[in-house]
Amino acid sequence: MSSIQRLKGFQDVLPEDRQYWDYLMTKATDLARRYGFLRIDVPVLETNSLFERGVGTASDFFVKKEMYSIEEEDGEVVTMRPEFTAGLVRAYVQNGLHNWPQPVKLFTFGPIFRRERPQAGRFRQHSQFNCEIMGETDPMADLEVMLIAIGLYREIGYSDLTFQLNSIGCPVCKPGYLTALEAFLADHRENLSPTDRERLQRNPLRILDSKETGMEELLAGAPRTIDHLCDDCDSHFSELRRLLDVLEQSYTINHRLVRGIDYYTKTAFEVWDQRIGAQAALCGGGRYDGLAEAIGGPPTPGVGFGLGIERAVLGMKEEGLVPPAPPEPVVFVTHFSGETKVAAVKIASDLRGLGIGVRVAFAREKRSMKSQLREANKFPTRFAIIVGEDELAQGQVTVRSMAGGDQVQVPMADLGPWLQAAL
RNA sequence: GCGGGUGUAGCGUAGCGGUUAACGCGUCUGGUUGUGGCCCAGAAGACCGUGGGUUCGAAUCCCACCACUCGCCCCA
Repeated sequence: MSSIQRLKGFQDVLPEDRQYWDYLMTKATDLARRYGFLRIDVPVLETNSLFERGVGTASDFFVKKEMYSIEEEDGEVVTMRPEFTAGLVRAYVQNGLHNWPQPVKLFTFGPIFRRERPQAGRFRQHSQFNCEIMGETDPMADLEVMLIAIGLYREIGYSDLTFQLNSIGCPVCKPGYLTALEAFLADHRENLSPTDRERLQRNPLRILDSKETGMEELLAGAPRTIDHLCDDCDSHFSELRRLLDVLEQSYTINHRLVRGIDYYTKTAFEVWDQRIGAQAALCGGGRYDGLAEAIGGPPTPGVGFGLGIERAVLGMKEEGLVPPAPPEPVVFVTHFSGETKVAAVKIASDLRGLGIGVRVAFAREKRSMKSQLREANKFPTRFAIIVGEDELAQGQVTVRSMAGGDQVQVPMADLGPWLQAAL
């Protein structure tokens, strides 16, 4: 057990699992394009201040403990992106996308990195599908990103998800809400667990999603964000709900769904699948009208979501959903080494040139036909091409049907067309 | 950082104090001369997570550590 091991919280995606990934990414790309989103890619590594400033001083927890950072020789600290949104907003500002026709709708895929303790559905490197709409305050934008998130799961065939929705206000109304919440919690201080008392100091909003026993009942009487919204946030939220209703998209108003950082505003939403364990959120999103400014850009509204690929795959497996298998070669070329091996290589190459997938038996020395056909049988082979000395002498090959075992002789020159007709 | 569970061949498991650690799947070879699947025969593959201890004897009991895993914390 001394061989080099994979890092904790990191994963190898083996071919079998990769099929799920490819399927999800194909579906997601297709769906996003149907809404007019454009693909963008941003670097994995960014200057640390992008995330420091984006995350805000209130939650320096991430910066200190959960980001992978390196100090360069010149003293600059660079960080493996722990999320997508900050980088996308940075790219929007830096490349002048605010001069494009607004809003700008972007999507991307890729890995993000967080040094967390791994558990079911949570890894230190995980991959996301992100969609963002920048430069638009209309609730229609909120609606569109939600529809993509929900639509993806629906088109893949998920049956048992819940769509959680809330509005957490903005810098105008959030302070008033926080005051009310803190007053309420102060009244119930004696009923709070030590963990929750700590939260009360650090980040009172987070008590709302506390898992401590008894909090369910206590929080039922807590003030709700949606009862403290300013006029702007309130009308935004009601219009969003009206649009969802018109589309008959069901949702659960979750008063305990929050975002811990200041630049998040108004809409917050998540898609849950209870069956994958404690990390039930398959997808989280919302509005971040304060982010562009926080990273030093012009004030720009934005809304979007991040959708975890690993969790989506876990969920697919729970649902019993199987991705379509990728195409595999159905032609297998066998030979008897020597000149026949050379001919086999040429034949395989010619067939591939015609767009036909082909495997050739690899053999340093002469290999028995039995072992070559056994190998062919391990794959979804439909035709085995036997290139032997006898055949070669007559300028033809034997084509064996793996289904029935019947064989025919085909002139080498006709093999391509013959197979194209047969496949 | 804090708890629970688990560590035996590539994978899934059995063995739970006594001799060369077993089974299934998988892998490889063979069952005459150039022919797969089924079947049959055989082979390779495990320092039984690591280190200590108890014992005449330990994969089996005890301790520690490590790894994996689930959960808490946190969750951009």
